[in-house]
Amino acid sequence: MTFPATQTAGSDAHGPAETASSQSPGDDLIELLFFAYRDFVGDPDRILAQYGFGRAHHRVLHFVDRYPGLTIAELLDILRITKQSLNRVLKDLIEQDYIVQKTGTSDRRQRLLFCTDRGTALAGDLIRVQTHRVTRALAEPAPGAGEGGALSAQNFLLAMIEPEERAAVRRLMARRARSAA
Amino acid sequence: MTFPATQTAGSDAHGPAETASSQSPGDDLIELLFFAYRDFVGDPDRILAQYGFGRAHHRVLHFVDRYPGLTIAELLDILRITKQSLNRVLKDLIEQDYIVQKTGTSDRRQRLLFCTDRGTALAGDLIRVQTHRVTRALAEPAPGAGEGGALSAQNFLLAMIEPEERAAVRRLMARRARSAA
DNA sequence: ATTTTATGTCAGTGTTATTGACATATTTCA
DNA sequence: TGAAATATGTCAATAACACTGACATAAAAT
Repeated sequence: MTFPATQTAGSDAHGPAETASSQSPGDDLIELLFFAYRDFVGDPDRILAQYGFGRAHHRVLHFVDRYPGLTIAELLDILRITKQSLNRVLKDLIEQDYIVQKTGTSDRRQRLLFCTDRGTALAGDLIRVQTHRVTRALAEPAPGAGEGGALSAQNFLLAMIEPEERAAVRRLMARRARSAA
Repeated sequence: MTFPATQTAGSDAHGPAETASSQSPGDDLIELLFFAYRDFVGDPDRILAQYGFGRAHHRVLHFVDRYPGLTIAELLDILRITKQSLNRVLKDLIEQDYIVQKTGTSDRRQRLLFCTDRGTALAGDLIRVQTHRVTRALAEPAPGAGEGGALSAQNFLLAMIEPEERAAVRRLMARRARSAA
């Protein structure tokens, strides 16, 4: 301990306050999530840069590709951004023929979003590099964990999501399961 | 699972495949990682907003808190941002007395970074809400996975990191293990 | 003594996000 | 039918966070 022993002395009033924050089993996972996400978005970033797109474009393209017929409102709820932020990137993608809008049939106020062939191709390129990383991660020998690595990682990540939101996420992802059938 | 099990193990390059991207077992994890990270950063964001800080400030504060004596160069390598980007947020944190710089003893060119009590307290508040979410996630009943959930999630996330980078990440995190002893 | 390293700083720019206000078309409801 | 709610589009202004390239200083290494 070559460091000045700075007492926590924060708003918490628990006993043995340690130096650099309090130790908890989840602390390592927090950092790993940072590192994992950092590299996870790095792969597609390199591809997107060649098209003059950014992460925002990627997110829109990804969800429209995987959930064809998504409405603007649904997309806003997924991405948790404002209409204006979405509109900017969506306009780019539409103008450059990666996504098309179609007026809803039952509700003609809605704009249903679909990928063009061009859009599907780019989305495919992007998901490929990410799938590659995830697949590799799942295939890694987990020293200590048995074979349920994939499932427990999936469960872990799902459990990371706001409990009130999980049903919505499950519902969304169930749409794919149905449309793939 | 209702997904077509296209076990794409390895770096195979299939044809551009189906309409809405190609189905792969990792695809769900990709989306879950997006949702998980979205909510994961949402917690601290709310606290930071009260201080007029953003995510960039959080990242700096977090790593300085957990690895006291970090140099600028080390921090730049961790965060993968430019000197200028770091300097802006670091200046804020120093001016407002959350972080202090000390000239290195062995190498007086270096500026070793430390949290003040104020900084440690805020870092503690921030890590608390994230630890809470992670701890809760680890405690969730994993339907299908046994007890090795925590370990396999940790392994999964570590495996998500660039292989060439993993040693550096492990080395970094080992610093904590040592200083906590 | 020269070079390299660690850091700081300037000027300019770009992406992604925000808020608030307002407009239009369509659906729903009283 | 008329009023209200909904889905979307758009304007203007702003902020957070990142980038590049250039240049400066101090200290260490050769």
